[in-house]
Amino acid sequence: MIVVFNTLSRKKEQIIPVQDKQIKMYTCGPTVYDYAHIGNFRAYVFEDILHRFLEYAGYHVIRVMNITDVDDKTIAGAVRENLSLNQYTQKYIDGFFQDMESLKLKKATYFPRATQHIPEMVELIKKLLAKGHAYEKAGSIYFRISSFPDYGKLSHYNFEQILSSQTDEDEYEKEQAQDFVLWKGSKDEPFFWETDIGKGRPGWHIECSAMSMKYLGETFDIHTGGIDNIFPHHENEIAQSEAATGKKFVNYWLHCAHLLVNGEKMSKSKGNFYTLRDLLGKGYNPIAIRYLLMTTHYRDPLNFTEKSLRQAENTVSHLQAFYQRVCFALKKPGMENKEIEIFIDSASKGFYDAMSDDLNISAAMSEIFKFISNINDFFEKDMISAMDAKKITKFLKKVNEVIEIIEPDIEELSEDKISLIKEREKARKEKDFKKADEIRSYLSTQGILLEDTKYGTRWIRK
RNA sequence: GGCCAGGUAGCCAAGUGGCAAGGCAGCGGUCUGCAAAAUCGCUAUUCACCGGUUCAAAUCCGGUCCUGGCCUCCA
Repeated sequence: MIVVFNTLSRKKEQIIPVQDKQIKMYTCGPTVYDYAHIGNFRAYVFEDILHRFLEYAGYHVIRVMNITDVDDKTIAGAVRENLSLNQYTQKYIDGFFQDMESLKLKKATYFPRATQHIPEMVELIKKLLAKGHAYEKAGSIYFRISSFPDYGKLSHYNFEQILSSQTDEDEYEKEQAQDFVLWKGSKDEPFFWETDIGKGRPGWHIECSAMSMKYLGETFDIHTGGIDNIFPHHENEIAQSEAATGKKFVNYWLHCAHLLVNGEKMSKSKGNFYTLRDLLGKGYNPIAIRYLLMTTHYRDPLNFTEKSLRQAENTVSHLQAFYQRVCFALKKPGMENKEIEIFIDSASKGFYDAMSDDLNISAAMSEIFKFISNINDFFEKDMISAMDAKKITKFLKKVNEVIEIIEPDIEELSEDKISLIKEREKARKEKDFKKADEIRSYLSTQGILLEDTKYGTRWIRK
């Protein structure tokens, strides 16, 4: 049983999919006017862990991540650089996919782009117009929130509160200041579409309703995003979608908390604004960034500092070193050790149980670290045989399908390096430590770290 | 002003009525030719603060302080 915190009810709820063993999930993706920053990636890493854990738990996940390639900022960027909208956004779309690879973010099943789904949005808007949930004013089309009594159910703002809220927008043409735009009419804007509902471009919210329902159906399981999306974006998605279909739009809404940098909101003016590229440029390990972003529970604020990133780098390299140590034992003859299986079962259960409880990753990781500590004890006594090592690597690879912290493919050493290691062992026996140290430091420059144990020398890749 | 989170060791971070997980860093021991790695031990009598309930509170209740977010650009 997997339980998640649903923003709609503000309670933890058991996930029961619309269709047995299949989860349909929508995540708000990037607006491609610039490279994504680590705050954005906190959300994407959270969604990645959710996606991967659902698969680990045996669900078939169908996931959509949209790409917003038309909005005020992308338009402004394209105009500034005198490019077409597609030319301008392509650079950032490519950048986003590169960044996803750096952080080992699993690909969604679909990455629909707003500009390629204008007809679907137009259809949805027509439906809303026909049902009286939308109206046209001066070429633009607005959603009439007074026609949707559930408005506010996700953000838990009450209707009066929303209606009385101040807005400094110059939106006098709307019936009510809080109505939001579905379609922005265009007179002399650089980018527009000619459609049945007029010349213009879509409002921000409509793409997510149109694209999610196209790929996932009118009612689907999970919708995720950052908490700042709760209002107005997700609230508006619910209004548009449920007003159009008369059906419940999404069963589980999951939102992750913000990332702070040195205790403050990240902003360009404060100079604490990091893109993933900035951090990689400083030489940080992308896997450590992934680890740091995922190890604070997704509903708690995460305070990002370079100090904690360096700590994460150490943790990640210890994990990798452990994995390599196990791999090194894959060729070691010896008896099977029954206790190993008990440790695996216990860690496996502990990991699953923790993750099932609203993705409690810290508790889940602590199971893994305790497991490692137990196994290291056996290494100390030289009691890990090939059969044991095989089981351990199998378990670690399975868990790694969720956490993606370990690099599972270890390259074999070349023949000449293996003979160098043998040569060094011989030198050590002959007390020729000068030669032994030379070989060790040479191999170190080749990225090979030697560990002399009382049972012989083993190597790991740095 | 309304709504929502958070405050646990030097740092990061679980735990939400029954002896305070785990990681990083540090110190001491073992191992080692020296290292590295590993390992053992130590590092929070106390969970922002003040009251209350209870046999028992980090956890529940009331209040206070601090930090952050949302309230129509936002992950």
